[in-house]
Amino acid sequence: MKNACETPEEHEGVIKTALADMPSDGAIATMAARFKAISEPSRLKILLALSAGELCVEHITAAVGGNQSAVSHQLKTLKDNRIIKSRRAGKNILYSVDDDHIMTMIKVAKEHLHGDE
Amino acid sequence: MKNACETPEEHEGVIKTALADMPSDGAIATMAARFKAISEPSRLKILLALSAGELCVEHITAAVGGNQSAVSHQLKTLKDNRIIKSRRAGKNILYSVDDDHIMTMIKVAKEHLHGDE
DNA sequence: TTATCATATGATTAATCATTCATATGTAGG
DNA sequence: CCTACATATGAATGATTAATCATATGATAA
Repeated sequence: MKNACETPEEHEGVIKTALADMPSDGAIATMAARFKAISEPSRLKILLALSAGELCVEHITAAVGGNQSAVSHQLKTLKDNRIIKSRRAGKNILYSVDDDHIMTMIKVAKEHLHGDE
Repeated sequence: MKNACETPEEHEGVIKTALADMPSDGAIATMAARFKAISEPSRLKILLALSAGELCVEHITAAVGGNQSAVSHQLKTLKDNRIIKSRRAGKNILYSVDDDHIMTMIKVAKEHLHGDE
């Protein structure tokens, strides 16, 4: 441990713990990709809309604004990253939030917001 | 409500709820920016390291690899988005996770990972 | 007050990404 | 089958961003 600061021993302990708990590069990449998927305002808005319930593409488009192609691309990104899932119902594809972890993250992110203006 | 699919009445209810609960554009932008801040693997890795405890810049750099300048830029992005906070201790700046919401999000994201390979 | 150490910052460049337009796919009804 | 409808996809381009390099700041110690 390099003596870079005045408490290198403490930091040594922290680093040891951090490295022991550190996910693999692949796991980090997956986590990061998921955060990236929900880090564009238009995609986040879609996710917030879907947090109220299942919707077809046209109604998602109506709820968030924008055009069909853009929304479809955004849905693909969200789905590829397992943020949302889809099922077919006749001519329509219905989208919904993938699981409770996502709902929890959205909820926590909203809470963290309180404290900004 | 446009009759885009076979259950427009149900969707109407969902959209009504979604729009009622929808944060402002500004709030969405803030949330999105925070997700973006933790959506780059190198920054996420820094955050995962800091989740074990407070560290100075040089030790963060040692823990995650990379060079001092890059890490410093990444720390700035995380700090600007209130993901981490800092305090000075003599010659050093010590960084730590900003609050419990962030820790919760990281924990939830790790859980969501289980189910991938 | 000068030298050194720890960290931050500005500018540049290369890579990544979102949006758009045009078109394709798949489904249902006639 | 043929048409209309709902959604998806590919290519192109303009915008955003991360990494790097060089330099600046701010603190300590001699």
